[in-house]
Amino acid sequence: MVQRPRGTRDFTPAVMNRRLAFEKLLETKALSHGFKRVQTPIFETLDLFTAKSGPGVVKQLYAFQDKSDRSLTLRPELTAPVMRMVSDEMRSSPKPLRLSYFGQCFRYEESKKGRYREFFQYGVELIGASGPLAEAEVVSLAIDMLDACGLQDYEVRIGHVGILRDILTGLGLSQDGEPESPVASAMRFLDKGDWNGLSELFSTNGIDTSATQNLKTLSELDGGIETLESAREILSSMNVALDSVDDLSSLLSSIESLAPNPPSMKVNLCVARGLDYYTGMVFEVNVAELGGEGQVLGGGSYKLLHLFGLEDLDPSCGFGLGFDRVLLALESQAERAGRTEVVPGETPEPSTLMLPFKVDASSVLAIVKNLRDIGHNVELDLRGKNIGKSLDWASKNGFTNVIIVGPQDVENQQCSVKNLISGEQSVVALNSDSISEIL
RNA sequence: GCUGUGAUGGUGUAGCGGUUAGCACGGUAGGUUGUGGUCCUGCCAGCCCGGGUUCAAGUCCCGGUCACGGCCCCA
Repeated sequence: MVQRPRGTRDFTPAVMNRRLAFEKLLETKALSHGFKRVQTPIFETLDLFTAKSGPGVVKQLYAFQDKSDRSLTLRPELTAPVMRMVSDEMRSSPKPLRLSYFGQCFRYEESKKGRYREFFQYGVELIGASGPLAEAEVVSLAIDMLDACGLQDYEVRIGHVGILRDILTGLGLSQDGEPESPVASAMRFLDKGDWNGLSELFSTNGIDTSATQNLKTLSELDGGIETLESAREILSSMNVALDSVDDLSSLLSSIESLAPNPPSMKVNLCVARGLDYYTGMVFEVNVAELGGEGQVLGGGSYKLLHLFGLEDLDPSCGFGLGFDRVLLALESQAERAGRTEVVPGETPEPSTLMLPFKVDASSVLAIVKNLRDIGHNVELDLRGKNIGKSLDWASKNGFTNVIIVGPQDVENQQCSVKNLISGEQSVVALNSDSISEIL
């Protein structure tokens, strides 16, 4: 037997129905915030990702040589391709740009629930504008999307890697080093809350480990806008500029108006995210019930355009939403609540079965076409069974209505339209307009 | 990268060294030549793959594959 490659999935019609409803919902929200859909290739040149994320990423790439010996790879994420597209195609488009995207990405890593080798990401990028207001537009869209699909109990955490870098370089840590700079290591320790690791790093770099105390206090500031006041004091004592704190404060109050009341939103300056190219605000969304793979969304402000020879005048801001993970969370929450509808709007539209019974199908084909043109979903019965079996089949396949056309009907130019949900049946004239009225 | 658990028709399962591998749902063909979401009958369809132990392996052992967990990681 031939089986699917590890970490991939098939989506049957029943599953796709839900996924399409979810995508449509996200698309609607993106458009409501002005983000226009784009699409980039499934594979790109290998350089695109090694330039952005360093050569170490290659081991997680589906990289290959094509028949002309080009180094290519399936895309592991979508931010870099979109930025490449902007530099290739939209250099002179008026800024700012609001772009959205959806598609599969590929990473070679251990597959488990919520982590697939082929996974789907929905994301947006706001390019060519920066500052608290631009960031608020992006973060509020993320919250808006999660609310719209009915996700509950999620936590938004907002941080700022710019501030973090200022602190760490202020202490004397270097931003250069292989394979990982001391600053990057420190940020990783902070993100994990690994204080021993941080102390060790400080001492090997000749920094007074007492500095960890301030950072620890900072990491414990985990709450609303009021935590920024306390942060100010600590940062002042460390001689770190406060401009970014003011920006964060402004960002939070804008979000307050644009997307009020997410289940939980916290500021924590130790949220670091893994990416080197983030320059300022970063944020992520977690759903606790997903366990280890609970991060469903992440993003922030970054600079990438310089990789493509464009000026990085302004940082861009965006996020990627883990399509599969949000769906898993929704499914788990729906099950817990005993709900059958997982994604709002996933219930299929009513559909109708045209059932010619002991008459030549050609006598109803024109009607089927007309009904479809009017906008009804109509399926022509192809099996020619007796009526009992056909109704049974129609019922199992989720049809709302069945149009029964038998020999007597053709003779009298009428037909029976039966509603399978109510069981009601009525006789109407055998033409598309009359039928359409009662479907 | 490390580690734990598991794998029987399409789905859910029984079988724990010797059975024609059982059951339910499902699919399909009928019972019914114009009315389903009751019922009855026939049929379809399975031991993940490769080695080994044994007179005999779905069952025990080793390896692989895949799935699900726990660490590591997660651009």
